[in-house]
Amino acid sequence: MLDIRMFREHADVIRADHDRRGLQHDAIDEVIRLDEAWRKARYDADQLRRKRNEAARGIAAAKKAGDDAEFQRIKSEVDAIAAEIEALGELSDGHESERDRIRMSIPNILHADVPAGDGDEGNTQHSLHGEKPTFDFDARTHNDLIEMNKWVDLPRAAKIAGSRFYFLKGDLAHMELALQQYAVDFISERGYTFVQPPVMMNREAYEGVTDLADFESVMYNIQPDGYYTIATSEHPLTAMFMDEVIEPSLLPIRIVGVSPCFRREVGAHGQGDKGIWRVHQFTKVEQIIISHPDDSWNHHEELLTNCVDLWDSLGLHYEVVNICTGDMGTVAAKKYDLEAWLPGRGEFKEIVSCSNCTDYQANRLRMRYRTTDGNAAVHTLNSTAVATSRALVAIMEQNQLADGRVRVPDCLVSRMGGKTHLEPCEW
RNA sequence: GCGGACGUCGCAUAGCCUGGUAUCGCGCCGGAUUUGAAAUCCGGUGGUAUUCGCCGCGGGAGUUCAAAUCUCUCCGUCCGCGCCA
Repeated sequence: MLDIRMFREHADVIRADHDRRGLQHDAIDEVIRLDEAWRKARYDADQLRRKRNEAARGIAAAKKAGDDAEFQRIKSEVDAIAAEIEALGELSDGHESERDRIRMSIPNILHADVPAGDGDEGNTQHSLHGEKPTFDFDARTHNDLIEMNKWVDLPRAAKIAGSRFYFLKGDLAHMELALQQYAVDFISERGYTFVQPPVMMNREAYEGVTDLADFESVMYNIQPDGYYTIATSEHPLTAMFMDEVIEPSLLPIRIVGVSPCFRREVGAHGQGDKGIWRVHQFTKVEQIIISHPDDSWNHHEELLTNCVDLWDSLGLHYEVVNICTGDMGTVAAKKYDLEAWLPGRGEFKEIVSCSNCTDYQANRLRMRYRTTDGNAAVHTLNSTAVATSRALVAIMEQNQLADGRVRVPDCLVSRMGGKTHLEPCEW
């Protein structure tokens, strides 16, 4: 959510941003109109409250003096004002809640470097890493590899849960665990505090970190308690500082978290989503930085550097892309994706997302830091380190051998009991 | 799940019984003093509006002319009991 002061003092900035995104200005105009109406109603109500308070000051004295006539006179005066205050209060509350409902749907202000474009085809390449693997046989897709090696059981998962769930088995399951530990250790060594978050959140906290539309299409709603399962540990790890004033000396707060992630994936059906590429549950190691506003763009590059170093160490071929205006979403001001080369499919596919959300989440969550001139919103940043299911897909496709086995990346061998190749399961 | 205690500004606390202007301390910021620092002294330190002000005591509702204070309810914390990976 944008700071209301942006609408009052720098509406031109929001309008220019809407122009870049190809959006109409109706919502901006409506927020400004409702804000002015709210301030007027609020001011009028304040004046009435003031009159009431001034009158009521005589009541205590009248009571103490036992002057009942004076008490009755003041009471009737105060009663008349109270009815007016009631009506104005409802009016201003209505304006305020409607203003903020619309304000929450207005996206963040994009960074100047974000390239223009309508959809993901407008994303631009930032850098290319690793070497493209070559094969003297036809490279298989991960779907083929998990089936022939019996590393993933989709039919039985569908039987007991539903489609897009999976059992992960044998050596592939071991490598999933090794990846989690490797990534957590890798990021921890750079001064990030390891945190394991709750995997369910309440509605209020969740509204602070995500696009409202996600409640319909992304998160599972757990009844009867009304919790939402997290789509990523970004959400609890960012919201954990909700309603707090953070001592500036604690900034930046660097966190590496790991958690299962749950996604409803409403409407996802394509051929490209087969296997374990797009699933309802996966594990992700995530980086979070709570930053002073002046430092957030440096920290955004820091998060990207961590990702690049981590994925380089896995020996994989991938590109970094700069996400364009049309592919950005509501919350981030700038976003890099890492896209891994999948030789079985012959294309780059998203494995990491690295975002600076500036003060957009912090405004909604009331996450502030103390300054000499009052409290100001912090900036929040997040980046995948490793989403293990997608990392497994990239490793399987890039490290596959002619017989269908898969070479374990060197950095994971010691965490796999010295095993250098993933062997098939018997069943 | 049962019983009890509790929730007050960044932290820590008083006020609650007996309704009537949010208390003291720490930390932090500014100023004085000082070569500098410590110590000491003065002022400021919730939100909003900046124009008198208005609102704020975990959230919501109620009683009342008036609620931090009384009542109900929800959330959370602590202690004891029970159950349990």
